[in-house]
Amino acid sequence: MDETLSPEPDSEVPKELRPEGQASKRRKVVHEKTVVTVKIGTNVGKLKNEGPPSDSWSWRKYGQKPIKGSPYPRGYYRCSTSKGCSAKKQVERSKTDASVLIITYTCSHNHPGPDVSTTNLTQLQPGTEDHNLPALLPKQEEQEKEQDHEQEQEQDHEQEQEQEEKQGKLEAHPAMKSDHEDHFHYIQSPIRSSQNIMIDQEEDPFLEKTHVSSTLGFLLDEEPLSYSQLMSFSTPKSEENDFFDELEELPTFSSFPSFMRSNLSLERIPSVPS
DNA sequence: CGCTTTTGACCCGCGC
DNA sequence: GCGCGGGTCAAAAGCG
Repeated sequence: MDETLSPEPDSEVPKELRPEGQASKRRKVVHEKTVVTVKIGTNVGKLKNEGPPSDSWSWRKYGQKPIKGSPYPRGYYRCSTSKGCSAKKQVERSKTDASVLIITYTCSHNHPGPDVSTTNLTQLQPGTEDHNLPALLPKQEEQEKEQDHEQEQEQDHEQEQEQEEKQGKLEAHPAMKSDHEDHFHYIQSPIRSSQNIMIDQEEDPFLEKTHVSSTLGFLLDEEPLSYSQLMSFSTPKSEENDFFDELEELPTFSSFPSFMRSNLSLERIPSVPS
């Protein structure tokens, strides 16, 4: 990061010189958060512990921490495409489903994307919901593959399957499994529609789970709700391009053009602190 | 050689 | 007031 563009006074200030601590600000000022849940093939998980779902941006990992209640660590990434970019993202696996990747985006990119455009994506209306990639194409092949992976994973993470049934008909558990996994307030969309993608909502006092239905709505190509205001940054182009970068490793996927991967992009649901 | 990743330590907010 | 958990920094190592 660079203080030149980023209003982060504490960026490179030694801790000793940060009496207030950077955390205080960052914790308080919760920028817009976009939580994305990605359903991935378990193979990926096997190949790479939790492969950083790289989009078109360059992300630099700056930390990793084990999360309580989750067997998987959470990775902290920062946008390295531009030094002044304060965009960050956290990548973690769902404790209940190793094949589900939970990506939390914090802050938006304050610079144009790398390329992305090379394919389509350009039809996105700038200024509106550039975050929402209507890239919903019936990629049955991938579904099949993923499902296939799921099969494998179930054998590896069998115990989690108890609630994995939601895969087929899922439904948001009102109180989840209780216990201690309260960390994950996200809701899983009851449909797998085009892709095995699940949209999650950050815990929001106003957005009840019922909201999910709407989520599903734009998942199906409907107009987003009203997040535009939330994302005042309105990045120039779609950010999610190839979450499944890792999938490239798969022989089958490797043959897919880049835009194919973009189709796997997910919806991002920014949620702002009230 | 430069950039990214890894890993431990530090700091802060929150709950008890 | 203390402890826990989460988030970030920074130094070192690894890789292209």
